[in-house]
Amino acid sequence: MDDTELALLIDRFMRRIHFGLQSKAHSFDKAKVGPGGGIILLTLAEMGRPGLHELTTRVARDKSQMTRSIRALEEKGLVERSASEDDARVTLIALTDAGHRVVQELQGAVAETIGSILAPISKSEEDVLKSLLRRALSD
Amino acid sequence: MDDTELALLIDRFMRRIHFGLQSKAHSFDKAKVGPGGGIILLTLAEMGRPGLHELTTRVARDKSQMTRSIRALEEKGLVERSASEDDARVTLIALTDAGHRVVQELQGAVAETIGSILAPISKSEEDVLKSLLRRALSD
DNA sequence: TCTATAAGGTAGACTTAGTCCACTAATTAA
DNA sequence: TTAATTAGTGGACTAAGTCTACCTTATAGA
Repeated sequence: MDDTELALLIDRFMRRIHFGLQSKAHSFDKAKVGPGGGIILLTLAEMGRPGLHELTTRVARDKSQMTRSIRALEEKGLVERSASEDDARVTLIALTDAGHRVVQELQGAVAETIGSILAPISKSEEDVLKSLLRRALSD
Repeated sequence: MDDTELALLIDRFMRRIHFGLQSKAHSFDKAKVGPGGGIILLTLAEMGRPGLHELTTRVARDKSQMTRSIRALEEKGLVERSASEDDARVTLIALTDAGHRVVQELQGAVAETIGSILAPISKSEEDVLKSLLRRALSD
């Protein structure tokens, strides 16, 4: 019955990542994409060239907010839009070369932060953690 | 290396909880405490009567923001402050009876939402997930 | 094939949450 | 008994999130 503990744990975990990254953001977030932009860039690196709607549901943000975030990233030259061949309504989003470089820096910083948070648990347990979350979130 | 996936999974998990709860918030969040207030109330239920600073670091929020959140909850009569005997600087925070009642409703709603998200994984796996997070966060 | 309806995307106005910094008061250490 | 910490408050500001309306393109039904 007390599943609330899990919600609180997840919240604390995420905030710890957030705080860890933020404290050293100046050293890696030179493009000043911030947490929101960072998640979008990392997700783009996973997805390739999704439509805006697809990306929006994946990162679970509001679509009008996603429009703004993408525009901001586009103005920084990290992301580019293109029209879909199949459906004239959809705009495809993809990382530019500069975007890929930023993603690499982000990945390094995130890995370092996560690594230090996960220090108390073993590598194999970390894999268990990931696979459980992956399965819970796959639909 | 690619620990970034874990960060993205955690983020998506949390947002899914958030969206799930929000879509039915009208039916249980009658006190209109919102997500931030809810986390504070649930954490208070776990901690008992912590000092404001202790609570702030537990939920990983900014202290000035916590001052505001607690004041809002106090105005709704869900939380009460008291001076510490040991240290005249600290304000102790505790749930009121009304606060406890709200917590019960929140717990029900959160458990329901988490339950549906975790449907793809078994109860024992859920326990594994919790214990891993608990260990990673204990310090 | 024309029309109603749905889906992708954009924009605006507004609320909430987070950040930064300065400040007071109480406490501990030198 | 100063000097340095620690708990908490307040203000100003920025970033995120929410809600609604709107435009365009697709699609399904009469």
